Amino acid sequence: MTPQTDEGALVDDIAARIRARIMDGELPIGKPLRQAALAAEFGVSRTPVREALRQLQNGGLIEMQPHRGAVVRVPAPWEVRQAYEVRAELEALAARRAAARITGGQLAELRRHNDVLRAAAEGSGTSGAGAPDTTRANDCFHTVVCQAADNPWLSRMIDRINESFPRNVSSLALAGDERHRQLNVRQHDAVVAALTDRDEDRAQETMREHVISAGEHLTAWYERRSQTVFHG
Amino acid sequence: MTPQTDEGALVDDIAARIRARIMDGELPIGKPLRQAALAAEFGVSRTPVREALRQLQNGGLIEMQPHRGAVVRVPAPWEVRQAYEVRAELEALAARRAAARITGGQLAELRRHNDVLRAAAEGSGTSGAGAPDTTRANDCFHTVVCQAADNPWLSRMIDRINESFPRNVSSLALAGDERHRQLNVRQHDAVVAALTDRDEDRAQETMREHVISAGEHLTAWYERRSQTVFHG
DNA sequence: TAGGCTGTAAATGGATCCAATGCCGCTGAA
DNA sequence: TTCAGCGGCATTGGATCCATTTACAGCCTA
Repeated sequence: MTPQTDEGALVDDIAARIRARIMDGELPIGKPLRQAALAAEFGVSRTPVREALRQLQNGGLIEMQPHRGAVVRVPAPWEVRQAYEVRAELEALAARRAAARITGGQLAELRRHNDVLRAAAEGSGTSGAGAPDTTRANDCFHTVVCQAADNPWLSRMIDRINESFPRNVSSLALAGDERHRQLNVRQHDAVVAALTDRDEDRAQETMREHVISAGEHLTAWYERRSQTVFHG
Repeated sequence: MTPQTDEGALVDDIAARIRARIMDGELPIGKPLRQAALAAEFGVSRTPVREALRQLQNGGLIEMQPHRGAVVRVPAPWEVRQAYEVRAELEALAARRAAARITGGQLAELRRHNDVLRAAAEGSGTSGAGAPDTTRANDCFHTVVCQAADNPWLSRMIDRINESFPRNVSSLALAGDERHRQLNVRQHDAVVAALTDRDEDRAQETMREHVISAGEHLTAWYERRSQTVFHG
């Protein structure tokens, strides 16, 4: 049906689409996922849907209980903290490696992405919905650092962590907190400065602090709100 | 059929069994995996086998090409280095956390495991096959450190890396090199000493060096030998 | 009226069936 | 003799089918 560029992997496509639904918040955390419904929605049979769900389970994004179906996983607050501690270490490593490898073009890219965030942080306090391009700019910032680190395994591990938590939740946590958005931007600035100076230690340390700080913020948010959780 | 302790997850069981086959080297890297053969071997239909294979693919242990089957993945040498750089960072973090949390019992356990390795390193130069209990002791050593770190996410990430490379290969790389086995033991000693002193920085650093060193060794081995690769 | 029981409906998990794709060997012609 | 074309075979991927299990609603009884 879909043109299917070249991939013979229909199941991966399905998995990606379901993941996107969850990431966007279209499927809120805690919501049960019906195989039949998803199959109908995507115009395929239940078989590939099942395999896709199992992939997502493996990635930790959903939970499957035998004969009881799959639900979008609700991470416990302490899990968020733990995961972010790991992520901090990995991103810090990425920043360290990037310090020695990053190109001028990539540095410019980082500044551009951070400028988007800066504008959003200072400008509109509450820009309606979770500000999709803000989220995007944030993602891009970290992605560029990972690319500059030039270690696919590292990137992959970081991706795995990110894919384990619905993105919209992270955005929501930031959406209401102008203070923290500005802190974010300043921390990004510090990272960029360290990278510009090719200072490996500082790059590593600033990035670690940044991610830890984001993790604490997100954890606190989780502890407060159980909103965006499906109640049915 | 199988007693199936409590898990309603037959597919996970299948995946674990296939993974074990690969880890033990019973299925050498590069070998094609036939769904029908595996299904017959385990006495189930192809459906759960397929899902299990996809899980393994997701974990990076095997490669699947559309309509062309699955093969046990042959990691490129540089991949090993990259992965071990990540693993080093994570295990180092685990050691740092462990330094502040490890119990006396766990320290004793570490010494016990390392004593097994010490005996193997000094005693029989080439103890026939890959010395399964040596491998086991090594695994246990790192597992205990992870447990002491008390961060399930961290443990999980480290496991994921380990599960991406057939274990027997790592053992084989060590089997022939008495020099390196002794180095291993000394490095473990250093880690234990740092943990005993509750010295976070030293624990982190010694562990990082240890894993990096193991990674370099394994990478070099990979570059030399393409043995244990399936030729068919 | 509350609580427990049962029967029915729905959803999952595994097995089987069918179509699609790739591989390999055979045949025939240059 | 060699290479292109062709057809059968093996294998995978997706759809469908059936058994098993769980959830829920209604009913009966204390």
